[in-house]
Amino acid sequence: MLARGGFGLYSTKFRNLPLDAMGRPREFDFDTALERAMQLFWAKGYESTSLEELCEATGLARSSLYGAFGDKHRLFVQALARYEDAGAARLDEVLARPLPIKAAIGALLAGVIDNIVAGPGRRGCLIGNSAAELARNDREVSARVRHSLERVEATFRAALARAQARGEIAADADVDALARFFTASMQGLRLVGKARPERAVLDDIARVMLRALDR
Amino acid sequence: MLARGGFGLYSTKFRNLPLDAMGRPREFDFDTALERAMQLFWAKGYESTSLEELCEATGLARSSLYGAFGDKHRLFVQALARYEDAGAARLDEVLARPLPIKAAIGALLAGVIDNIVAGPGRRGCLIGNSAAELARNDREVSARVRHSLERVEATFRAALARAQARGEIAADADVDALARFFTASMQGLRLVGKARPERAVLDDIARVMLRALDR
DNA sequence: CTTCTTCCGGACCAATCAGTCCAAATCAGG
DNA sequence: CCTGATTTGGACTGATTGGTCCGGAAGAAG
Repeated sequence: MLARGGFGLYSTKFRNLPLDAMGRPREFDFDTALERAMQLFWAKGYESTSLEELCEATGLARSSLYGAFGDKHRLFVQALARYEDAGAARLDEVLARPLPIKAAIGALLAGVIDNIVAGPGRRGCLIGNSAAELARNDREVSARVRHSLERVEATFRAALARAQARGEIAADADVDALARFFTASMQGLRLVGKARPERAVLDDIARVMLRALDR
Repeated sequence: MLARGGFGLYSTKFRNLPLDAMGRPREFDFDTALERAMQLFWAKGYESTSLEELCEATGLARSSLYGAFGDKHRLFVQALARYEDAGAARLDEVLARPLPIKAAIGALLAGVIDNIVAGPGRRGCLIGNSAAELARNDREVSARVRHSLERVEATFRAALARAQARGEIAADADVDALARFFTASMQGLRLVGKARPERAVLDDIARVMLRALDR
C-alpha cells in the first residue's frame, strides 16, 4: 500500500531539491506553484478546493502536482507552512521597528484592518480558518496550527519583553499573558472582520486591545 | 424547475407547523432532529458532514430530512439559527445575573474555558467555525453569522450600559467599543482554545480581557 | 547519438456526493 | 371501512471527488 515502486514518503521526489540522478528537469517553479495553491486554499478552504481548481490555479497537471507535493492533504500542509513563514516574517518585521511598542502593535493592527477593509475580500487568516475547519479531526493540521500560534505568541512576547526592558510597560506586567492575549484577540479581530468588514467596528476592537498596554 | 407539483419553497412543508390538510403524521420530533443535526455540523463542519451521517445522527431517512428541512444547505442554516438562539439565551442569562459586570463576564469566560478544557473536545464556536469555513462564498451563511455577532455585541452592550449606569465602569467609557471588543476577543479565545486547550493559556487571555473593564 | 531518467497531459477509476423518485405504509377525516 | 393526504425507507442517478496510470516528450549524462 505504502510507496509502491520504491520511493518512500521522504524520497527526494517530494522535496524541492536537486535530484540524485538527473532526468528531465521541472518546467514549473516549485515556490510559485505552492504560493498559488496556498492562495487558493486561503480563499476557499481545504474541503471546497478541488484538485481541478488546484491544477488550474497552479497551471500544473494532476500528475505533476502529485509528483511534486504528494496528495492534496500534504499539499495543504505545505501551503500552511508557507503561510506561517510569510506571516511570521511580516509580524517580526513590524514588531522589530524602532517604535514604542504601542505604536508598533497599533501599526500592526492598522495594517490588518486595512487588509480586511480594502484587501481581496474577507479571507480571514489561513491559520484561523484551518483551526476552525480542520483542527478537530486532523492531527497534522492541528499540530501545525498550534505551532503557528505559539510562534506568533513568541514574537509578541519578545517584542513586549524588549518594551518592558525599555520601561514602556510596567515592570510587573505579565508579558506572557499579554502575548497570549494579543495572539488570541488578533485572531478574533480577523474572524470578526470576515463577517463585519466595517472600519468603525474593527477600529473599536483594536483601540480597546491596545489599552491593554496602558498602566 | 422550481416547485414541481405545486408547493413552493415556503409551503407548510418546510415549517414545523400543523398542516392544512391532515395525512400521516410525522414519526419523529422536529426539534430533536434539528438539534442532532446541529451537533453534527458543529463537530464536523459543513462540507465534511455528509447526508448519510446526517441521516444516521438524526435517525431519519433521506427523504424525511428533505421533506422536513429542505436540502443540506437549508438544514445547515436552520441549525445555525438554532445554535444562535441557544447561545444568545445562555449569554443573556449569564450577563443578566445580579453581579458586578466584571464578575459576570468573568463567570462567562470561566464557563467558556471550562467547556474547552473539559468539554467534548475542541469544537469551537459554530458561529466562528461557519465564518471561517463558509462566509466568503456563502451569502446566506455570511448574513446569519453577521447577525449572530451583532446579537452577541448587543447583549454585551446592554449589560455594559447597565453597569455604567450603576457606576461600575467609567462614565466616559466607550460602551460600544467595549462590547465589540468582548465579542471579538471571545471568538479569539474560543478559536485559540481549539488548538491550545490548556487552562493556563486561556486563563491568561481571559485575565487580560477583563482588565479592559478597569479604570 | 544513444540511453536513461524524469516530467507531462490526459484518460481513466472506484468511491462518494447531494439530491430525486416511487411504491408501500400509515393515519385523519368522513 | 373507505378515501385522500402525507411520511417513510430504500433504490436510483448523474455529477464530482481524490487518486492512479500510461504513453509520449524532453533534457542530462555518457
